[in-house]
Amino acid sequence: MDMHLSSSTVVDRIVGVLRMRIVQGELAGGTALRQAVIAQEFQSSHVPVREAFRQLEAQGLVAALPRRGVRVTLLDCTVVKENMEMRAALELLALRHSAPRFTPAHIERLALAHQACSQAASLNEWDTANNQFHNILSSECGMPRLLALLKQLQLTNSRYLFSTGMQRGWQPRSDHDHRLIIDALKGGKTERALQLLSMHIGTMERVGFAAAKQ
Amino acid sequence: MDMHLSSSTVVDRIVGVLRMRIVQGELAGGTALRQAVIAQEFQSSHVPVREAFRQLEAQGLVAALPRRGVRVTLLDCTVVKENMEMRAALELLALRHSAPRFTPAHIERLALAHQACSQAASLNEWDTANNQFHNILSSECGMPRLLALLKQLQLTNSRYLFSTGMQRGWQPRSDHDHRLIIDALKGGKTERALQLLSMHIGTMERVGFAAAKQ
DNA sequence: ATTTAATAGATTATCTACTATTTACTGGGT
DNA sequence: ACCCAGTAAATAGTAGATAATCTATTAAAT
Repeated sequence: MDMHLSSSTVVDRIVGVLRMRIVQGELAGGTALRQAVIAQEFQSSHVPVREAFRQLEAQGLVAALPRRGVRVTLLDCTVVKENMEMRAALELLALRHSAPRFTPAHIERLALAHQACSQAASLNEWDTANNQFHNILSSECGMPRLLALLKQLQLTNSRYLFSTGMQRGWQPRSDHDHRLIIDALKGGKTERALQLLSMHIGTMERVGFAAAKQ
Repeated sequence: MDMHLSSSTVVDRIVGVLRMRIVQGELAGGTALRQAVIAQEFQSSHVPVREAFRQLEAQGLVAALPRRGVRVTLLDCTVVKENMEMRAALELLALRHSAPRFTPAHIERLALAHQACSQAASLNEWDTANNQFHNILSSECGMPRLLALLKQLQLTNSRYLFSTGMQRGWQPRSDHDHRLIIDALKGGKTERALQLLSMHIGTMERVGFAAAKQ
């Protein structure tokens, strides 16, 4: 993910590491995060740790109770469903703005991401490629706050994938939806692409509906 | 040794006060917030101030540059437009879930909020009543993250209203859209209400398109 | 005179160490 | 079993110090 280890501030480093652990399931939902422990691990004082907690809280990855510390948020299926619906609504908005600005280069990049999805050998690889695909769809919307928000929603989605995918083994699959979306965009059929994207995200929602408690 | 009736932690108090000042335009866009100054004002150390900054940053009210402190975000018209579009997309989602659960009591509350809008004697009053109207529309969606997000978007919207409304004096107006939405919901015409709400938010967007610099 | 370099001041980001308050835990006593 | 105190642990916050870095100004060099 974040290869360059030079996060300028200690807070950023702590946020990055904790976020990764939560998203990849290393820190399960409900786990309490003790500021003293984290501070010791990062050889820091409690001040940057507390700031990192605030940031993670804003991203929905931890919840803070006053005087009782923070714990990793629980991912029940209502949270996941809510997340998916918000994502669908906002990705559609982003694509509506992006699509008119797409060039053949964008279509090419989408095809590459789709290919990377198909060839992914692990859940981790697939998740990265899938996120890349969706990021390209939104890339030209020119709405920075929206993009930041989508990234957050994507995190929770990845977290869900890892939590269920790990439990029940992961088998590679080719995303037919992606192909259809690419074709619609290539043909300039924006409305069709929007419709397909909406259905696509709805499908992802239904995929692991039984599981999801953690 | 300090009495804190409203909020249990110092951070909450600082966040609340600064947020109010930013939203109501007392702190204009671009203003630098110095942690030492704020700390002195609240008779606190710099630690809670820094945490408050992080929280305000997550709400989009301030932007932090590493080693250069935080300043109040600028509200140019692209930001406002982006905010409105996100709000429209998400309020529609919320209403779609809420509408089937509405009871006559909800309709009644909507009518009251609408009335409060019409009778508002100041921009502040109108803003409160208008937010109330929109909050009721979303109230029964059962999606807590979405509600939290809408509250944030509403803040930026209020901020815009105050910044333009103050400049060019404010005249009371009755929101015909509100009436139409209430009627559609009363008649069980959810799709019509959704359509009206979408247009309504789009209209608010167009209202103060010329202004918006700050 | 204009650009560059050095410098001084301000501000952030952080640490260390200490205090107070609250929550959680534990061991009786009835 | 249940309630209650006493204790331990964790959070929330204070105070003051330090290193790094940004800003602005001043000095030097072309």
